[in-house]
This record gives sequence, structure tokens and C-alpha cells, in this order.
Amino acid sequence: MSGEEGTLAAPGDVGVTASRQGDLFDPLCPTRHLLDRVGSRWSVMAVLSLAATEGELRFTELKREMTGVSQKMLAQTLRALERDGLVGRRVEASKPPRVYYRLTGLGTTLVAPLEGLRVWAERYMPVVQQNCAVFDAADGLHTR
Amino acid sequence: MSGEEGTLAAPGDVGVTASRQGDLFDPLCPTRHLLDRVGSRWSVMAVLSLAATEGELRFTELKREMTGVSQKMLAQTLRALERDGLVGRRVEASKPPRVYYRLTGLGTTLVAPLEGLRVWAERYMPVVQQNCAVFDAADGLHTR
DNA sequence: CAGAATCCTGCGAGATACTG
DNA sequence: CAGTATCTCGCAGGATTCTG
Repeated sequence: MSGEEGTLAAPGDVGVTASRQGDLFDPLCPTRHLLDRVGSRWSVMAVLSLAATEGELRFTELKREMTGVSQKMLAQTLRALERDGLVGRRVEASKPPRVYYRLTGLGTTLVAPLEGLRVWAERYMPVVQQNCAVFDAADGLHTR
Repeated sequence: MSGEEGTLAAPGDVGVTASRQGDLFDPLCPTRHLLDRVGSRWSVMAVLSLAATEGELRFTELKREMTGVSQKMLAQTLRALERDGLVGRRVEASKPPRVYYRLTGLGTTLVAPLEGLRVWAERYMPVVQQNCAVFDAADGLHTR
């Protein structure tokens, strides 16, 4: 998704990240890394789709679920998630090869927090949209 | 942050968003809109900073907290959050003008879900980073 | 079918400079 | 101090094409 480069953590420096709450800015900060995931709409959607489907999904099935995703972004997203150890990948070597994806145990633990966001969104986003409309109406006129 | 363009909601089409759970793909979906917010690292950081500080913060104070943010991105972020009704803005018209930001009630409700993510990150990101390292080690070699 | 490779583009976001 | 206004560059991400 994002960081592929060489800044990668050698197994040794895994624990370096301190606990300062503000150090999102620090590329080493775990929270920042997480936001790079969550930040990508497709990652969230993929995890949520897999969570909704108790079991596995094939590439194309996922693509169907996640309307609007390009196969490039889907592949990219899935590889990132696999790399993170959040999703598992199983290849079935048949004539038309089939690849199945599923959440790992780790991935499953992420579902709850994500759902938390989704719930919040469903409850409050209408209000937010209303706020936006009001704000824009009062704003757009006088150049601010 | 993201959508300023012309797709903007006329006051009328505010309530259109249905309740389908998977419709992240649908641009009209509230959850999608939320992810555009959460997706931006600065938004999350701003909300969390304001949450941490019981009270108000001035522009420069926020800038100091959120290391790495440019004043441009900060201003942009804050305006977006204000537009969403998540943060409130109070101007004190003194000789050196002072502007204070604080979470609104709505904004406060978002803190918990966000904290959920942060907690997850602190607990599991080390594992994720480990996974990445392993994955890359096994992968980088054989072109895959 | 599941992906890798290539090309091309928009806008996200930094640096700099100017106002009230 | 608290912004707004430009200009510019990088790369995220779409469309298209090719393979095993």
C-alpha cells in the first residue's frame, strides 16, 4: 500500500517504538503504520468483507464485493494485508487456478475496532453531512 | 482533506445515504466518508491531540503537538474537521489574534472508536512489523 | 482466473511568500 | 499569530495489456 522501501524493520528493532502518544509523525510509530492501512479505504473494505463472510473468498468474489476497486488495487491491497499477516492466502493449483483469502487470527482481532468505526459512522455521519451542508452554505458566499 | 469539489451535497441530498452495510464502495455511503477522514493521518492526530488536552488548544500549540505537520495541512485539516462539526473554533480578537480549537460533543464521541484503533495498534503492530520482516525476507529473493 | 507489468494522470502535500 | 495564496513535485491509483 505504502511503505515498501528499505526503512524496513530488522527483526531486532521491532520494539523500539516508544509509547509517546503523539509520535504518529514518527515513521517508526506503530500507530502511524496502522493508519497507513486503515487510511486505505480498500484495506478496511477487504478486512470487513472477509469478516462478514465466515470463511474464505476468492479473488474475483472479493472484487465483486468491493465494488469500485481495480484489480490492481485489490491485488496490491491483498498483498499488503498478507504481508502484515492480517489475511492468509491459499492457492489451489487447478487448471483455472483458484486463490482463496481469509482473515488470520490476527486479522480477526482487528475487526472489532474497525466495526467500532463503522458503527460510529452509521450513527453519526448523517449529522456530519448535515453539518457540512450548513457550513458550506454559510461559507461559500463571502470568500471567507 | 479530500472532497471539496463539485460533488458536494446540496442541502437537499443529505439524507440519501441508505443503510446497506457493505456499501463502502458507494460514494454516498457515510462510512466511506468517514474513512476519508480517518484515512488522513492528520485528522486522527488532531482529534487525539485535542482529546488528550482537556480543553482548548491554539493553532501553534496544535502544530507543536502534531510534529511534522505543515501549517498548510494543519489549517486544511482543522477546517475540514470544523466543517464536519467535530471541532469547534473560537477566535479571540486581540492584537496578536488567538484562535482556540476544541472538540465538540460530536467530536468527543469519535474519540472512543479512535482510541480503540490506537490500542489495537500498540498491542499488535509489533507483531505486524515482525510479519512484514519475515514476509520480505522470504519474498524479496525469488522475484516472487 | 489471478495476477504482473507498463504507461499516464490528478491531486495530495511540502516549501515559500504574502496579509490582517 | 493565524492563516491564505501559488507553484511544484511525487506517487497513489486507474486503464490497458500480457502471462501461467
